[in-house]
Amino acid sequence: MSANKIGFPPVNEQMDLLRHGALEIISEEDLERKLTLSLKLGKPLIIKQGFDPSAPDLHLGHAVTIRKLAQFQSLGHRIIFLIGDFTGMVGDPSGRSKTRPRLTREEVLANAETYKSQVFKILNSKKTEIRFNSEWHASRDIYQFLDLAGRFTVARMLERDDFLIRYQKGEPISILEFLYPLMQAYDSVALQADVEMGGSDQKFNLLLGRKIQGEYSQDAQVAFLMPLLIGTDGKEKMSKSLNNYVGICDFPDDMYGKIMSIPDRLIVDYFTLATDLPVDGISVILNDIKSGQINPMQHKQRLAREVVQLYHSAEAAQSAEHHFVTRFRDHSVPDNIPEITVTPTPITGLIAVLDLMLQSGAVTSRGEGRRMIEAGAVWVDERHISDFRQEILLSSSIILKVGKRKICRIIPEA
RNA sequence: GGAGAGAUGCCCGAGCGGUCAAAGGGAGCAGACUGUAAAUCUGCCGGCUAAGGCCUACGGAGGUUCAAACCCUCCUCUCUCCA
Repeated sequence: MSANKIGFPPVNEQMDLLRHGALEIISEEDLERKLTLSLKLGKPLIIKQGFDPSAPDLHLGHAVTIRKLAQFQSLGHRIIFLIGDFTGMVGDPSGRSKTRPRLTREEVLANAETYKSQVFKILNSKKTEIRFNSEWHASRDIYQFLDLAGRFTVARMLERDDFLIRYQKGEPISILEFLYPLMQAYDSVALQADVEMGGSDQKFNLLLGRKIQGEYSQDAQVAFLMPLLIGTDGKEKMSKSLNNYVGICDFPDDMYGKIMSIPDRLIVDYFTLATDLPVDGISVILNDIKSGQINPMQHKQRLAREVVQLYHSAEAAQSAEHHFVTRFRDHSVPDNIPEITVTPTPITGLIAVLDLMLQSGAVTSRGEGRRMIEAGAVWVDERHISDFRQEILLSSSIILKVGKRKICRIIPEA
């Protein structure tokens, strides 16, 4: 351990920790140099990552970079969590979707609060600075900005893969979208960032930050790229819109179940990017899976426990596992299912199955309910329902099961 | 500014006056099989209805027609080429 006043660990120790799970560090030499200098001066590095203000629903994919930020933080460096509120207030037209709604100042601030409540599950709230990029962009002279824009060419912008692909496909790209990377790059100038953290899809933007810092005579930041976490579908990167995500605020049971549904080949990636398991622990798992000695399910269960524990608690992880096993392996009814109160027809005490399903929220329309019954997916108290016109006597509480996932207890209202 | 092409369901994409709730694929949901997953097979995949049927939908607004996703007019948006 070094004896400097802030107590940074030695550079090689820091590097070893930071390298774990990283996809690319541009460049390692720069990072090492910066760490060495920081150690010498006892001055923490400034680590920045930008976030879109409109989607404050964080998932394990976001957590990959945020967890890396947390490592930097644990090493004593300064974390700046930058909210791109300026972007949000302008209205980003990215992608083929309609122009995103502009956010008002109030919405941005409300979203920021939501961010905080989530991100501080990972980062230390006392040591994290939250900044907004409107702080400098809103007041910035347009001439300065045009000057910046003038230093870049369209061809350089088209180096970026997704732009090029969209361009070649004949899809629209707005001028604004060309300007965003420049604004993001300027954020690094304004913050004098030493390191910018991002997913691999951010490579272009982070590299642009290096360039622009150079234009402003600053020491160029290190572009720290983490791999993109593949979603539970095993195909696309984890994202909310593809609904293949595990939210860091998901309930323990959901979190556990979602992780169990990932394809086996992602187990090691998830251990590496989403848990605190050290490198040697991970290589053991890798060997187990390769040799086929151990059912991958067991490692996946451990993975699911680790993740749940990270965002909830060890107890929650245990109970989530218990519920999962009862429900999916033993095909029986777990003990923590939701209870829903339903009112049957007064005198007869009967209720149509379809109404039951609709009122319990198991389906969103009677048509859907009918299809479920026709598909053979509905049980009431272990009794298979085959006729969608069937009525159920609701005198005491019953168990309604629609598919594997939707199980609830129906309580008759007196 | 000029010339052309296009906008279809969650996405891609066929349809080009009635047989269209709209082919096909993907995604999704359910069933079988499993380890929970993957792979595979099967079914479903706008709403209401017991059923016949009704309603809502093919960028927007009008129009022609017994009848329009399909024809006409205007508008909005996108792409390509020329300047």
